[in-house]
Amino acid sequence: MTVKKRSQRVLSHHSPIFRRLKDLGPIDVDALNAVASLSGHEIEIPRGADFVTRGTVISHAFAIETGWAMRYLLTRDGRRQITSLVLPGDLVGYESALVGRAAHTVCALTNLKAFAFDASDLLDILYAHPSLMRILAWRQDSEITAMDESSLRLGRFSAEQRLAHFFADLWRRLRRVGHADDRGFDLPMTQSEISDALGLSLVHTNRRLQEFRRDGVLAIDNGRLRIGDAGRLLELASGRGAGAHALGA
Amino acid sequence: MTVKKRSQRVLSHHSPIFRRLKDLGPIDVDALNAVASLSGHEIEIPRGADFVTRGTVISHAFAIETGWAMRYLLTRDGRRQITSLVLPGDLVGYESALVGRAAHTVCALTNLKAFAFDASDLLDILYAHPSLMRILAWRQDSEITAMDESSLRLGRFSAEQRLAHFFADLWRRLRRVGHADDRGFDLPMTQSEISDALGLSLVHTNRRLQEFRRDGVLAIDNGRLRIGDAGRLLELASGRGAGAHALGA
DNA sequence: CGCTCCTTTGATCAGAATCAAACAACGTGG
DNA sequence: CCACGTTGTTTGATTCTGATCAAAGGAGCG
Repeated sequence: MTVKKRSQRVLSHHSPIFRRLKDLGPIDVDALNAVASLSGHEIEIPRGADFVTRGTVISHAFAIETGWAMRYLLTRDGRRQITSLVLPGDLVGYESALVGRAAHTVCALTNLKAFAFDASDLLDILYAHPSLMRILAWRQDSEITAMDESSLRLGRFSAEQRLAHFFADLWRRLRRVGHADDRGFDLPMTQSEISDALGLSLVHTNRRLQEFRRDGVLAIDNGRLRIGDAGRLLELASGRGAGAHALGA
Repeated sequence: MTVKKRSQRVLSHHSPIFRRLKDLGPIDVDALNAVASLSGHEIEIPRGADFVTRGTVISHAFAIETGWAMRYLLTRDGRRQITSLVLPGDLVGYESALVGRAAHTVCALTNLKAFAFDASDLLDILYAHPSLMRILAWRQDSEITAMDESSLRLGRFSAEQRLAHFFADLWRRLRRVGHADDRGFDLPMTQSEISDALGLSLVHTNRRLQEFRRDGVLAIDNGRLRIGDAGRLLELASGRGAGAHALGA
């Protein structure tokens, strides 16, 4: 892995990780200070690098500061499924602190800046501050909830719906952290990557995207997604029902 | 919801939850005792009942003792995606202890016996015993890992592979807890439910299952899945690759 | 006996994959 | 500065997996 290590230091107070922590409700100051005192180093990870690999013993975890990454799996014949996007403020590889090795493979979608810190330090802090452990559990559960949604998308939505749902979801996520406005957001993904997130073929993805463009729903150009018709987009994306009657439905 | 409450008591030492806890590595006796002293009541939940509903405020969580359940979502037009199976030894609704409300909807696939306990008691215990919180986080991460696998299945596997992978995975899970042997296991799911777990239509699922039967791979009769050719099954199921080169693959 | 739930069958249709190739943008080294 | 390789997007033609529609058997049950 080609990473550039930089200054040894502590987590910046401006790191998106703090914004995220505060989003999750009140934390006691002690816990926050403990996180702030985590020592580690800023690293840069080049696009395309697998910086965490499933099954390997890794000694540190990463807090993503800028850039996007993806969790993914490969089929035996080399096709890919992107299972989750990792955005600024997300933690990667922390599970190594719990289990000793990485449970996922994560690859940089863009050049990344991340804060790398010792996984065992993290474990210590989590033990010392149950409220942080609780927040970790909370976030993991959010991830599970998000993956439920993603399963519905993969299992039951048409290509058009999958795309709409995917972009709508990203839009929401990015607005929450100030990386998107009403008109759109920067989307550093190729159509091939989008396909691999949605379980579609590249060609089909391309055609549906062109349709969106023609219909004025949205258009991607130059790494930026522009929302043309938010109403229509959300309409297409909202394939999910309320959730009542289950068996036999 | 039609549930039958029974004796108010503490968690049985024979509950699958303990077996599961011990699987996850050494726990200090204190923590184990704390879990054992959780007070609650045994309940019976009838097949088809949604016993946890997303978004609702619930005061208790459930440890499944016997029977199967499912986490699921519905599309707006009433189709269903089963996102995860809940087996004996699994915890359901614990997230309400972290966040205050249920994050998932869970429905009984069979009649269930479960131990219902106060979510806030659980939270207390988790705070008092960080090692338990760690185990919770560990299990959540396992769930995420399992869902990654499920995304690959939904996004990139053929119907035949999905079925094989699904059954192989279930077989493994059930053997680990002594609910399956070399020849097969009890499968309390209708073909409709299997379809909804795999993102397939009922008709198509039925046809692929018949093919499996004809080819002697496996056969389902009377709620029991019999493995005919384990080698072939695992071969079909093993669509996943090692996981190296990511971008552009 | 008549439901209801589940499985099976047949026929048709369509969404999306696949194959093949051109085109466009970009960075690099000669 | 341009030829060239690489990466990403677009187009066209064709095939096929799996969805949908419709309905008939089976099995269990009150």
